[in-house]
Amino acid sequence: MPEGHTIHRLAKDYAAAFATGAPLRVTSPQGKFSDAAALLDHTPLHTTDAHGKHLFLGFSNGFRDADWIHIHLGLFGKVTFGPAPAPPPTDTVRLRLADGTAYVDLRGPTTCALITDPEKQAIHDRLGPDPLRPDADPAAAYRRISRSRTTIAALLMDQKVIAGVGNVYRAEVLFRHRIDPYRPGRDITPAEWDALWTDLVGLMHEGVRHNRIDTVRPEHTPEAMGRPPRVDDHGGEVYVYRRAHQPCHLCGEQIRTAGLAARNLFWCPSCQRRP
DNA sequence: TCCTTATGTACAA
DNA sequence: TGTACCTAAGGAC
Repeated sequence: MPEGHTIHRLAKDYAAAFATGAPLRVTSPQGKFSDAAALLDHTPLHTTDAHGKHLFLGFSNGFRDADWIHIHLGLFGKVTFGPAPAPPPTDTVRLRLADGTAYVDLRGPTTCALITDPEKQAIHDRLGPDPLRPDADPAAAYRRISRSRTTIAALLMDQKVIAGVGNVYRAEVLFRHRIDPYRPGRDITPAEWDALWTDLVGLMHEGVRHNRIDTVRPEHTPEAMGRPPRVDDHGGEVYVYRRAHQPCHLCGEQIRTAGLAARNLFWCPSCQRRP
């Protein structure tokens, strides 16, 4: 379930799980991270950080060069938390952190690597502003968007432009603002971008809080509209994501889907028209 | 048991 | 644009 809200939630949860500062057992039962795990074994987790879909676990070993575990979940990565004692790990656990009270397992990440502070900085430098970071500058994203002939749907998924938005937030935020996903970035007005950004900040903070993506406004919930309750496949309540060929909740038109940059795009052709 | 799919990205051509 | 990579769940048989 990895969009930016998941990663920021994990940063908080990793920190909370190991807040005592006790030395951790760091292991890689699957084997691909064994050498780095051995270097960090018996050191405490010092801090955590998140930027877009990138997670950083900081270890207090200042005398060594490599201080951060850089994690990217990709499409399949998952993290599970549990109380001590940790059960025997399955052979897909890339990274296990454990102390006397808790354990955390990481499976299937695209990236799990030991990196230095300058290497971490280089990752921040190539990412766009993250709606979940207080230092984010939405104007930097708009400078790229307003100069681009690329569709707004593709730009929202480009982590160099804006960090943390994935396929669900992209589809949903464009629906909420009635923006045709195929509009070129340069046709997005400053007012539209301001509204999109502000909405993403709110939606994604809610996502961190509830650990799922909900985008349906209170006045459009099934209860408010006098319809039977529904559950969307991915756990949250949404307007268009993965609702291809079903009726739009607002106008009844069939939700459409199409491939765009190797991902599935979803939108309502009636609610989201070009101006 | 096999096949498809998934909230992602990097790299080759 | 296509392909490779990593895992697990759900549905078709």
